Amino acid sequence: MPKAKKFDELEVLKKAEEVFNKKGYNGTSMDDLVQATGLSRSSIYDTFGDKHGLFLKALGNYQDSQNSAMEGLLAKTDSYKKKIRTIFDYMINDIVTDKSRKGCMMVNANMELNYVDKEVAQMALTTMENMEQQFYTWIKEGQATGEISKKFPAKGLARNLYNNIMGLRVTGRNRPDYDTLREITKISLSLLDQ
Amino acid sequence: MPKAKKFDELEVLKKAEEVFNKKGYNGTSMDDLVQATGLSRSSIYDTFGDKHGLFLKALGNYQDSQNSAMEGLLAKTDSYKKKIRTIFDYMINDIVTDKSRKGCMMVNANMELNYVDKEVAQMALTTMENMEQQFYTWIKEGQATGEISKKFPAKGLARNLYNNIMGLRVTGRNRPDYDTLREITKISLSLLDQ
DNA sequence: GTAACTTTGGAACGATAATTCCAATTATAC
DNA sequence: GTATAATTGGAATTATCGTTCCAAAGTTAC
Repeated sequence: MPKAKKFDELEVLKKAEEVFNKKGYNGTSMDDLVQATGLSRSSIYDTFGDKHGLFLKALGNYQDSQNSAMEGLLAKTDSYKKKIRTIFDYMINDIVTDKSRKGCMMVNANMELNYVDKEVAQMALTTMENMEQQFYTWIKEGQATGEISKKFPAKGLARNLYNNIMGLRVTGRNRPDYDTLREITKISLSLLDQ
Repeated sequence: MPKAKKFDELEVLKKAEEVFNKKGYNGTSMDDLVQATGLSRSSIYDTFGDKHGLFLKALGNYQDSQNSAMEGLLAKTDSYKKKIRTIFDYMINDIVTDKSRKGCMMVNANMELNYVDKEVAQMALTTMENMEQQFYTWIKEGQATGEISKKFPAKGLARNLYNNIMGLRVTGRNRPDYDTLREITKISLSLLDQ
């Protein structure tokens, strides 16, 4: 009877995520990954196939973690406006508590590899579309109930919000200052007010 | 009497810029640079020192080009609001006319190298501060003349605008669609309206 | 204690990397 | 035509790269 794998794959992915996020895909060597994960190269190749396979798995896992973390927070309120604000608060908090200010792996990977890696480009596009769709749903409902301003169409507002989040992910690496990011967000979210 | 260098350094930097921007710093080999620039590796090393020196020079030249291009357009109007809109229009146009959708070299370099390259991180920070300062100056003057809304402080609005531009540089790589980017921008700039 | 499997700690392999070196060619000034 | 310098087209050097291989060690089930 074959023995189960001993190491925690999710834990390995988290470690890989961290080093890929700091140094970039091309800037990270297999030696770096061996050191960061604590596995031997044979185990890495056996489990993930190759460097690129590990990278894509780590990136998918990163996005799943982000989504799960936000979903946990979102369950706490029915207000669409508050849900939107919760997402922005989560992003800001993620930025300022990130001591090594390595930023968002999806954004970083997308900027580094968008041109040369179709799979990464597709994941980034899908992530954007999913999040815009979520914002769209909330804004549409919020506009229907009167909670959110109807000054602009829901789709435009949704895309604008996502655009703002992408901005935070970039400017937050230059200057991960809580008050600054909060003010930027306050101004952006004022567009939802009646 | 020493002979002058024969090749056009600015032209070489432009070619280097393009390949670095598509493949990233670490994803670009010296062979790639030889092919892209048309120079031999001896000429590259003699002129730029090393790969990293060429990269920093290309990045600086890229930012100078962006600044020059915008300055040319800005001279055409005295209206602060129009100046701001001109910058956004320039960014959108830059994004949609970029056939290879390689994006902004400063953003790409910053996302790839911010953690490992202090010089790149510093250049990105300086670029952000300079542009925020420029927006701040215009917004402050515009608020004084009544052209721009005083609902939010000038500094906050300036940072919010820069944040939006960073967002465009990321989302514009996923989806370089003119109408979408214009709508996002229209909503963002509505914050300046009375 | 044994069988079966996972994992290790490298070494080996083939390739690519950045940088230096060098003889030859080309270009320019006089 | 000559002197001087720039540039070329690689080769050489040294190192690192991603991936495969392998004997040995460790772990688990029976």
